Amino acid sequence: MTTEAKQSLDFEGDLRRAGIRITRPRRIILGILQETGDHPDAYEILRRASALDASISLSTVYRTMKLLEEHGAIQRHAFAGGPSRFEHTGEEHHDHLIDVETGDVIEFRSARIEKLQDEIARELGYDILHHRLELYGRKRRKN
Amino acid sequence: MTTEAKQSLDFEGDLRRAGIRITRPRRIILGILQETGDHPDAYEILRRASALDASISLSTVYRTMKLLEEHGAIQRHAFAGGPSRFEHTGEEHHDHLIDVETGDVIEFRSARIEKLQDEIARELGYDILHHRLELYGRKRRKN
DNA sequence: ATCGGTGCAAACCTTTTGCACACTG
DNA sequence: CAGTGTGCAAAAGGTTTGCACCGAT
Repeated sequence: MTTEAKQSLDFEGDLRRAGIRITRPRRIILGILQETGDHPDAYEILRRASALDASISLSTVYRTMKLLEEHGAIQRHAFAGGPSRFEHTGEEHHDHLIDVETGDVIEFRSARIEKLQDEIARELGYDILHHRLELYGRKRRKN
Repeated sequence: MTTEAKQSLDFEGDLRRAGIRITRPRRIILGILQETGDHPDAYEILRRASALDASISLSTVYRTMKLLEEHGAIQRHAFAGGPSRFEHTGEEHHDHLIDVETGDVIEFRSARIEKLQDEIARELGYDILHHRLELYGRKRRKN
């Protein structure tokens, strides 16, 4: 635990330092990703961005997603079936539990699972670059 | 544990019992899935099926995949990026480690991870229907 | 003979790309 | 001002579907 709270809010500065131009669309899209607590897909991001600047296009959303992904500012998820959904990279790594009835996404983390994954990969002779753990479940009704 | 070894080889019978007609394309596709050890995508399945019956179409492959998936005979994987890849449901559940450099898929299983997943879901108030665990890694070079 | 299954082509959905213009640094 | 970024429209995957014919039961 004890991961010190990263002041991860300065993506703009990070990008600028990397030689990336901060344009109006990028600022808007980045702002949306940073503020939201959910996992919107490209169309949803476009919808929200359009409210702030009607001229933003879907291509720009996708291009910005790719850019931000490459710079580690966001992560791309491909939950079963649908389109990619994006999430801004926060302080701490987590995995997802998807409610198959509502589509809700619940975040959780387990240091023990992470550790087990590392052990397994090591036994197989690999170094893990990243992983994906998704639980698909249904809300338990108390009985 | 002690799941008794299912003689899971009689998918045809299972399907027939479920009122599904066993046609030539279905038998061929099912055969391919049962024999292969890898995780082919729809085009690859079509390619192999075509060798046995040149008239089989991609639509039939997809339709059969959906059918088999619904009957639990196969699983559909959506590894990062590419198209869906299919795998015939074998005796024992397993997860995947994807070699990011070669695309190779290595299967592994860990009862401890499965157990942890159940615990986590229970704590969150959910019952797990299924899950997806993929490790993306690079072969470790001895140094 | 019936009704489900198939091939074909067209449609769909998500994502990428070519091009000419616009804007950031 | 140079060169990157953008919008638009078209293209590129991957997957699904409407339709008329075909074949399993």
